Amino acid sequence: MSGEIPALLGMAFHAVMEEVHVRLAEEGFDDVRPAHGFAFQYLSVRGGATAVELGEHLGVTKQAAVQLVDELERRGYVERRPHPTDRRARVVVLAARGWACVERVVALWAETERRWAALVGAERLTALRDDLSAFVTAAGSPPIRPLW
Amino acid sequence: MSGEIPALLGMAFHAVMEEVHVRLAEEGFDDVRPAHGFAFQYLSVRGGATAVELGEHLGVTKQAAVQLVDELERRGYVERRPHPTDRRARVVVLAARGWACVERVVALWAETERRWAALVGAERLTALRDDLSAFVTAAGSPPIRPLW
DNA sequence: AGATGTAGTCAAGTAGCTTGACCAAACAGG
DNA sequence: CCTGTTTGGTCAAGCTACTTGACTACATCT
Repeated sequence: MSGEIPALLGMAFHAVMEEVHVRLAEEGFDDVRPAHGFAFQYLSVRGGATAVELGEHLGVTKQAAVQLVDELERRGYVERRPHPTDRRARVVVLAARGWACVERVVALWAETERRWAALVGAERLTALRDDLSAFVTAAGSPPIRPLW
Repeated sequence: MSGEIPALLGMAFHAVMEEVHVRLAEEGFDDVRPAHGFAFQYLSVRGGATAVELGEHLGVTKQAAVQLVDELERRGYVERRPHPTDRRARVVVLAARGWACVERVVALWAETERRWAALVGAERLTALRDDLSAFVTAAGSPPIRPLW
């Protein structure tokens, strides 16, 4: 049957994210939504960002970004620090709880990959990763938004 | 790097859906949202459904489902017919415009697969499809929700 | 026939965004 | 320098796609 791969991609992706969501909730991270994860990932690789930068990355307005940061700060996932050179701006960085959450997601993803390797073999899984990389690269990887 | 496959799945899926969305809009289907596509797929394989059934399948309340059907009916994607045996119920079926949209999505997905086959080869693509199927089956394919 | 369940409706509330107006700090050019 | 423009963040109001809750009419079970 031709044309079913996109559907399978969606279902596989959804299955991973659903499981991660459930497992995180069991471990106490019961208040994280998809958009939060995408923000965490951005903050973890950049080390910090202003609300405006975060909004651009997430593809939402700065007002929405600020609101998201407010919520994450209230829940202890991020902290706001004064910007070193710009007195208007504040830098958002991951707090301990935010880092802990990121680490759990990384571990759960790795666990999923191990299960998948057991199902289809390490070589097939490597091929799958390479192929997906090729597709994403070919697509130009515009606004990535994994949108878990 | 271990654990990156889930991210690649998300990015690849997002890339397909983004392109389909843009192409559909160019072809006049500029008023379809992700949830609509999922409803179309359900209606096309079942041949019809009540608003309540549709809501259960989409994972939303019946009120939300009715609202969605109202909108799709107004835009000519679906029709409501009296239920043959239950005078309370009405059956929602795809209208011509709905079928046309479904056909375009199927064609665009097939086109994407051909492009991917050109990138990595037909055998690799077949392997990828089989492997994704295995993952989805292993996950138990709970509420599928491709959620484009 | 009566009790219970179900399809759909009506009404009100909510979450997560949006647009628009604004202020204060930053910055670029004469 | 000052002066005009850009930019980070805030305040306020509105919108959309949902939600919960109460209700009606028909269906179904006993």
